[in-house]
Amino acid sequence: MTNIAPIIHKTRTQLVVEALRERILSGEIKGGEPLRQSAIAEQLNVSRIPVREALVQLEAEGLVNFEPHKGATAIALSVEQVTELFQLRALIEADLLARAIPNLKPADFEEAENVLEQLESAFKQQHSIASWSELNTQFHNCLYKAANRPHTLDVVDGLNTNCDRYIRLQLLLTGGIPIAEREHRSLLSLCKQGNIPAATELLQNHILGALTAIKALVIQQLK
Amino acid sequence: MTNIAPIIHKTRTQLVVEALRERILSGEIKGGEPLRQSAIAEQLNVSRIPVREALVQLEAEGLVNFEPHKGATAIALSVEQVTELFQLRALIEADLLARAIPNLKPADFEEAENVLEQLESAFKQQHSIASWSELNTQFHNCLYKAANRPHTLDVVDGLNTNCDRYIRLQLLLTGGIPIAEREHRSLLSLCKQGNIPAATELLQNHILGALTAIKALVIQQLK
DNA sequence: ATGAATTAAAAAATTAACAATATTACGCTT
DNA sequence: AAGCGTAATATTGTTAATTTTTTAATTCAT
Repeated sequence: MTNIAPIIHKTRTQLVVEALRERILSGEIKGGEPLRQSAIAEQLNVSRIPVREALVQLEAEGLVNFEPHKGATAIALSVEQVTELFQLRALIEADLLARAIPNLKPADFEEAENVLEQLESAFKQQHSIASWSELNTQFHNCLYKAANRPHTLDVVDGLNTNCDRYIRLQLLLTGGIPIAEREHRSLLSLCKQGNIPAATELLQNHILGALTAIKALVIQQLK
Repeated sequence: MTNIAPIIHKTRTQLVVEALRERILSGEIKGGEPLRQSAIAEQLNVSRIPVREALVQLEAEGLVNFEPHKGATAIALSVEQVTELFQLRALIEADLLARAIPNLKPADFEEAENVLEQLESAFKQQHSIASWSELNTQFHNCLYKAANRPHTLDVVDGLNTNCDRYIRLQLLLTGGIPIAEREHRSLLSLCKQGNIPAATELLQNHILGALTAIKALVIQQLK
């Protein structure tokens, strides 16, 4: 079952979306920073229409604020807002996992292991944080997808892109990755055992633990 | 504190969004129906650019599917998908309500009562289903907002617009409104009592009961 | 006939020019 | 000098025309 990579013809809008999203998530564009349509259009060698469409799309993702006639700014998240996002993730993801566990098949475990190995090698090889982050959500989604809840998964993915800036920050500045990897392993083994209460509790601690680390980081930076 | 209505300068894009959203939610545009950019542009007397921007916005709302180079279609929801949406609502809204109840102030109860009265008169005066639906979410949000979870509330609102087509269907074709109103009254009084477990349980039954009614309706229509 | 290749038509994506709106800077009045 | 109004500028919103892509219809070979 070799997945042939489809020839993807990306539209300009999609290219702009990806470029801007990455810049916002990486911190290159800071919260509150205005996003001038013409400047972006010039930088990326496109006209302003695809830029505008990209901006409304990013607004929907919660990464950008787009006010009529005033223009777009990158969204700045307060500690309270980040807290809210993580707690909502904990609620929904625990529910997803509980629904998924009874349906998990050996193939799913294999896939999860596979992603975990990629994650570990990505870390060792000093890969970019961006790809670590992507693999991380891939691991989680791979467990959740057995829940057969496509829309819920979409919501979770949306929350994740919003959290991503802070997750990256934490991974970069603290020793977050080894902890996460240990927890991933335990989570996977609890899933294999079909131990729903233990698995969901670990997952919640996994998510809320990251939140605590991020909070500590932010408070420290403010000093 | 007379709220002066702000002079709103609606952009064409916003007008198109509202027009299309209403047509989809009312059922005038059916699921799966293609949305031709030029046709819409002509009908609404705008150029195609605002139409395109409206379509990407509606895609983000989950009302429209927008495939590159192929165009947009209204989203068709299966029974399974509607079930998922309602169950996710039940999960999140119960959490919101539980967090809100300890913070509810007399002013909130007053506002809620107010909305309830409007709801009842809207029903008696045979107002449009659209306005009933809007007041309905207003009532719920008025209880939830004390939870201080703006982003979560956004997610819930998003889920609600997706459910709206089916809620309207149910209200139109069954005697759903009196039941909903009775449940609203009980819910409000449980909130006043500060009885969190009873309130959240009632809320979940309120939401999942509507789901059951809708399912019955859909199955009946298929016969 | 069946199926691949080519062409014609339709629709979407993009651009560049134009109109409307908001922000800023400046001068005026008090 | 502070506050208000007006003009200049920058930025956004919109349109109409152009380019690109997809879909279908047609042709040609097997």
